[in-house]
Amino acid sequence: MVRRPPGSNSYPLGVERYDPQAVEARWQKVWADEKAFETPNPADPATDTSPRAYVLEMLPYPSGDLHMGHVTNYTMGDVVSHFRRRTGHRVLHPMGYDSFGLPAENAAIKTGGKPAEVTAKNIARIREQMLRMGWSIDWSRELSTSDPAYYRWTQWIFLRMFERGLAYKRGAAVKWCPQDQTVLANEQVIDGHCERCGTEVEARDLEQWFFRITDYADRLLDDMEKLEQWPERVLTMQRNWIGRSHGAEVQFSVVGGDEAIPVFTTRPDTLFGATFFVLAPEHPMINDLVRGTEAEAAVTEYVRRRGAESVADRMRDDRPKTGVDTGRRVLNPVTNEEIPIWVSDYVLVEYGTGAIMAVPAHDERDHAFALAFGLPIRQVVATTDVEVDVQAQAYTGAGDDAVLVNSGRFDGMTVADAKNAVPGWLAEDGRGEQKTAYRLRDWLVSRQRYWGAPIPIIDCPSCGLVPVPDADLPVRLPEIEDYAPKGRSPLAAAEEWRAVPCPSCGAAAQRETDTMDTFVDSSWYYLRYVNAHDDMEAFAKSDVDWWLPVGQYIGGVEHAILHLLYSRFFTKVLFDAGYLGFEEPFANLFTQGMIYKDGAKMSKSKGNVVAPDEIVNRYGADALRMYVLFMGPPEQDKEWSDSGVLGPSRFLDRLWKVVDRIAAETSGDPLPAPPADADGGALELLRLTHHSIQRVTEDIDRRLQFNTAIAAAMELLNGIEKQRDGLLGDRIGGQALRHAAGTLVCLVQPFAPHIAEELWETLGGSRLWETPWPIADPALLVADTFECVVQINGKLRERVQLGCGLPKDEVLAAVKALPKIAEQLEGRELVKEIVVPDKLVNIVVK
RNA sequence: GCCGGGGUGGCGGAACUGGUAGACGCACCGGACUCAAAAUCCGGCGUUGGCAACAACGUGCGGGUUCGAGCCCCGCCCCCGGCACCA
Repeated sequence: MVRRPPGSNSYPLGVERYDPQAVEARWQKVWADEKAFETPNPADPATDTSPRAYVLEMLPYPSGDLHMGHVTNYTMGDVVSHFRRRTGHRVLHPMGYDSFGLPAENAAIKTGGKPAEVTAKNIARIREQMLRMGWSIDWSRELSTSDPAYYRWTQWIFLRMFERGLAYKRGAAVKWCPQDQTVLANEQVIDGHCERCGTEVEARDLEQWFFRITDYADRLLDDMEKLEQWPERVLTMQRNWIGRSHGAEVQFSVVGGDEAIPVFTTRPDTLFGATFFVLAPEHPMINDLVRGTEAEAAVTEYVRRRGAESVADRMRDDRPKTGVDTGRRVLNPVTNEEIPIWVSDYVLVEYGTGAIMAVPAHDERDHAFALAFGLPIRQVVATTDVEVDVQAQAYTGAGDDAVLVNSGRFDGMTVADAKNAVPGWLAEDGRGEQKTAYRLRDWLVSRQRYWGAPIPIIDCPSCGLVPVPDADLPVRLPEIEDYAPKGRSPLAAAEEWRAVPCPSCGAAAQRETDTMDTFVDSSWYYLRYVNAHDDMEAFAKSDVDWWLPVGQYIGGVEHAILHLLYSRFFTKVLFDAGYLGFEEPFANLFTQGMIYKDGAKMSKSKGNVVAPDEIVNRYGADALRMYVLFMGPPEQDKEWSDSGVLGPSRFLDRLWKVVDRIAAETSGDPLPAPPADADGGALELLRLTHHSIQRVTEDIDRRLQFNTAIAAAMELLNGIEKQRDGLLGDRIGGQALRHAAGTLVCLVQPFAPHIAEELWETLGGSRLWETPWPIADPALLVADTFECVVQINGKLRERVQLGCGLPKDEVLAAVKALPKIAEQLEGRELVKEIVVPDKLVNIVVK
């Protein structure tokens, strides 16, 4: 025991004060010395059927400062880990660092150091803070993504993507952040601004590397069925992001030319109402269409002006419609009318085919455009009863059961039927076909920055893009002088490193100088933990198939469409290539809410950051762990309260005192069997104890409701304190107290493992972290009496203790005999009597 | 606009399957201990009326279903998040 001489009057003689710092340091050392939470892989995964639990939290970016979000995230995972361990599972609970990325590089540029050194220092600091929290992590599997032993395998996976045609390089209009001096993935642009630094992004035409995630769009959507338990909001976000729409591609032939321009539409049923045609300003055919025509100058000028606009400006939602007529025409393939081709920026080049058929009567945007430029509007869908007055140029959406008009052979058909019938008819002679479009774009993975995994490709003048042979991996980051971004990768300056012979023909060639997006690194780290130090392969199939999919994944909702979508994609690719036996990485996902202070996200610039270290210094890690979970439902955003942490802190103090006293005043096992012949207060305490087991177990295991689990533990402590004086001195009472105290320490252990371990020892036990989780005795969960609620006309009028299992008529008789109830029933007509067994009685009277 | 989540005391929240609304904690008020303060312990704490027993009201608003609704249904309001000139 860690003991301090008694001194405070709150601790009577013989009881030592709870000193969290000493207790926590002691047990952290024990756990480290005993490697208490290291879990080797099974010796023979093929035959090992033991229960297992892979509990994983999203790995941190090692900024050097642990923040409250980390504390919440990793404490939740730790509670689950402890619980699974003590309910007989082999638990994998690793930790690592997402250590590539801009902050370390920017810090290095600012201070003149090296990114690797900055990163190493930050990792050391954050690890130290993590150790102080007492999380039960298997540190033997620690990894960092910027370690060559790790990124070697990131590069290896890149090459597998390349082999399968899933990694490719092409020129494209991409999003460029002028502040960070690098391109960004679509997922990293929020409302036209860089997700990292908030700078407005620009459009640029550049040769970049992409992952063909669009090939997996359907599986990423359809396999959501295979996920066990994911938050609805995350699934919704992924669905929105992928944005699948079913429709048709229809060919419109250019009048006076040979070519046809395809459009994508989700409303092929309205094809007869297409009265004009619009191209996006970036559409590749524009130049050819207007060359040498009267409209050429005006169209070129319009295209030029749109191109000069910022991404954010183009995304403003209150923009008036602008556009210009090309003077050229296309043929509406069903009406054979010639309709004008316009150019307008309300058509986006990156969605569908970059061209649309405009149906102003039934599309709001086309309608606004038609009004702005005086284009004809033709109604082709009748609303249910009132015909739209076309002369008034109204716009109408129409439900699936509305009926087609002005549509030749389709007149009278419902919208729902026509959506299939029209493309089917067009397909007969090649004018169109059913088609699905997606909002999702391919993932742009190359970055023009230093601190990332080099793309393992060599550009050979004669062979083209040649993969670095697996045996030559890793392609290590070269040492360079200047990390500052200049619009091209800093690696381009490392000329010696860059110059290599082509692996294929031996001619002089150049390395690719871009590095990979850090989201590539974190898309597969959950696999690497399984064989963290294997230098022969990225991971062993037999081992990952044994441990994965991850049983419980926990992290912030901000990764819903970045990391969580990318990881699903990686897993599917590796499955297809035969490296994995599962298609989804995370069976169960839990997204925790954010912690706010004074109504705002904690941030250095707002000065409202509460540092975990300060709270640990003052109240101890156990109190902080309990408080972040006790604050509210885990998935909800929460408001930090400085005084709130006092609740759990006082709880631990009282727990310490009461267990210390009970240990001194009674004797026996740390967790003796409940005395069989208990009655009165002892029985009441035993029942409370077993109800508490039931509640805490359910709350951790089934509901992940840590706040109510902690409340249940607090209620048990209140119950013990209430009964303590009355039960002392009595043999059965003493045993009941010991049983209750031992159980409480057991139940508190996942939340406050240090104090629990210390108190368990006080009670005469050892190694609580390996002690089986207590099981509620069903006999102690049922009572022999209950408090019967008596309602008259649904209003609560009286309560009375009655025996459990009493037949209905006896319950009614007993209730009616109550003076207050008898008085209320006096002279009133009985309408109905409801008896809910062992719960309540409701008497309806007139 | 479409999709998802939410609205309960002074505050964070509980009520899991339609059955005692406000568990647990914070803050606050009163008392004990102390020369005093802090800490600790005991008690109180939805609103209104009442000395009290008790009564009425009360889960964003308006309706409905039910013996009974915070929970289910219909119609709204507000807040948070995602998507959005996506054809």
